[in-house]
Amino acid sequence: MDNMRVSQLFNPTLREVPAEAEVISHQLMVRAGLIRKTASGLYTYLPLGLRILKKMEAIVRAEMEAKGGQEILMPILQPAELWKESGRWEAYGAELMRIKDRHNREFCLGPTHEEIITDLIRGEIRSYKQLPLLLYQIQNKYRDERRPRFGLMRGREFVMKDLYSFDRDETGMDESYQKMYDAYCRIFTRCGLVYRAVEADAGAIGGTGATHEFMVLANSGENAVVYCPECSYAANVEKAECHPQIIEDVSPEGPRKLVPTPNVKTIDDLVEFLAVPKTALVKSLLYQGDEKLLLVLVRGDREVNEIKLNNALGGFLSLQLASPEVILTLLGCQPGSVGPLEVPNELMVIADAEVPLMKSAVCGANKADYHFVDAVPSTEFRINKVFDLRMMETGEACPKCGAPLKDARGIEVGQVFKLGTKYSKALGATYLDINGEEKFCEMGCYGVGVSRSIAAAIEQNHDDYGIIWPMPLAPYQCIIVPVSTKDALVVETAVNLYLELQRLGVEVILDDRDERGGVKFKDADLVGYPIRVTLGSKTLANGQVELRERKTGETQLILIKEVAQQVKAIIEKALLF
RNA sequence: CGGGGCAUAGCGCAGCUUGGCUAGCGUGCCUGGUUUGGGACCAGGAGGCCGGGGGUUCGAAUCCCUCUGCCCCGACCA
Repeated sequence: MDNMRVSQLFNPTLREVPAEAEVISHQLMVRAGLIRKTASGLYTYLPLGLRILKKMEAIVRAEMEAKGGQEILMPILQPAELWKESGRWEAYGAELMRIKDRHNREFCLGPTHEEIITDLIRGEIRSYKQLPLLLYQIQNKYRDERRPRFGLMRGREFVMKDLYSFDRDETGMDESYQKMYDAYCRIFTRCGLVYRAVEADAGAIGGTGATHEFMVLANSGENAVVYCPECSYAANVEKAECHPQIIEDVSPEGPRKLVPTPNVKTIDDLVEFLAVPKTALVKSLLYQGDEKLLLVLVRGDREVNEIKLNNALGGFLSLQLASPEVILTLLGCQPGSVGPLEVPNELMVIADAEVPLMKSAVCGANKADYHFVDAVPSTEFRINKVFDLRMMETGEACPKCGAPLKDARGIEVGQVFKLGTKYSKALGATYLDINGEEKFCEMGCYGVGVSRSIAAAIEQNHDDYGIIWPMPLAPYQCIIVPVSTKDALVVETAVNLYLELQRLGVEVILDDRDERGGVKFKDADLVGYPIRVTLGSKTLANGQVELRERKTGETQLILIKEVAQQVKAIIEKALLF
């Protein structure tokens, strides 16, 4: 049986905030004795922290099973060959934790398991009769984050649930996707989290179809999302599709002119020097993608969205702005003077959709201290391709209904992907359909950041005193606090209530420590047990105990005979959804 | 990857500029007593390779070099 007496529990709470903890969830998890840091981005779960983690896992597991998911367990340590086969050994980049064994064979610690599971499936699935198949695991994942931070929010090791769906065709994949989408809504709703499913970019997982991220809304979130207050549209800003904003600009006053612009190096400089609005400028950026160079054009007031840019180019380029040396060699000028006119023919020019709509533009002249004015993008620029390449800004029109978008910060706790045949083709996962034809499996993959969800829950549920656990995640649902350890009646009644609640199936813990009431109250608030039952000599003399809910702080005196049923009722109500 | 900061008792910090006697404070921990409904009080006590290595010096937590770890910010918008 679990240890449910605080005197025996390894739960080192801290009065003071550890200096290293930045965000509130991290601070509280350390202070409440749930986790301790082992190294940067690596944490040890203490008993209460582990109980919470297991609660979260259980919820996820139940919802996966409800959709027909079957649990498996794949290795963390994965051979490089499979990753080379899928092409991700190179494509995944520096975030992949790479390792060599004593024979110098290459391995990685899995950040995700598409390769492993596809390898499994290609060996086992032969017939359409074996599909669809939904397999999942709850497993540690590894990412060599460039900067681990915020405790469990962005660690190098973390717990993730990942399910992979294998279907006969696209219709089947769409059904699996919808199942998981629904399951995720249930998971986060059950946890009492305020979240939003947003359209997203597929990133390194890749795939062809739709993908949604599940974002827990919190100011500390690392992701910026936009959502429409009028319709259902919501998207990560990385993904949010931008429609060209029509601006009232002026036609050129005359033919294009070269004008001196001494010491002008930035858009702001140019705005000031020429007294023109940012929207009258074209920003030209020379990018280096793998070995190729390309010139990217956006309006002066916009920012390039490198994710969109990379996708427009087919993805998986290591895109970065070209160095000043490269710019000097190719265009003969400094970064601040780059422009789209008179550039080498072999240089690809790719423009955001707004650029060709400008009637006239100011742009760099590829010559120090000069810019062109009155250039006409639509006729004078040699533009090879036009895409939506810019970053969405707050207040822009909703692409679905036109209402002004709002923005929010989100913690990404889940993502669902339609992979299509990306991995089944790369690794050869095929089956024979009803006509005896060989087909590739249509795949999907679906992740929940289990450990991160816990941190997200705290970000959304805390106050000045500590954590306020939603009932489904609470390490214990109820704590019993005998205020005095000297009063035999108080102690005896507390123990009896504790046993009674256990019999009723309540997850209950007894604070039997020989501490003053204040200490026990502070710890109970810090750890965040949803219900506290307090027993003191005075109220007990009247046959009463105190029932307090952490969330509201409301207390009520209740007859000792009735309290167990009351506690049970509160818990049952809180677990309904 | 670039920049900055920090590393002294479990936790939070001072001391370092200007080298020097036994390295301090708060909190936590142990013992005894008094207390006992929101982190009590008194008395006594334990606990430090001052992050590692090297150097300067009669003498280094303190100055110099180096390594490591941790935290924060930035990562190029022409």
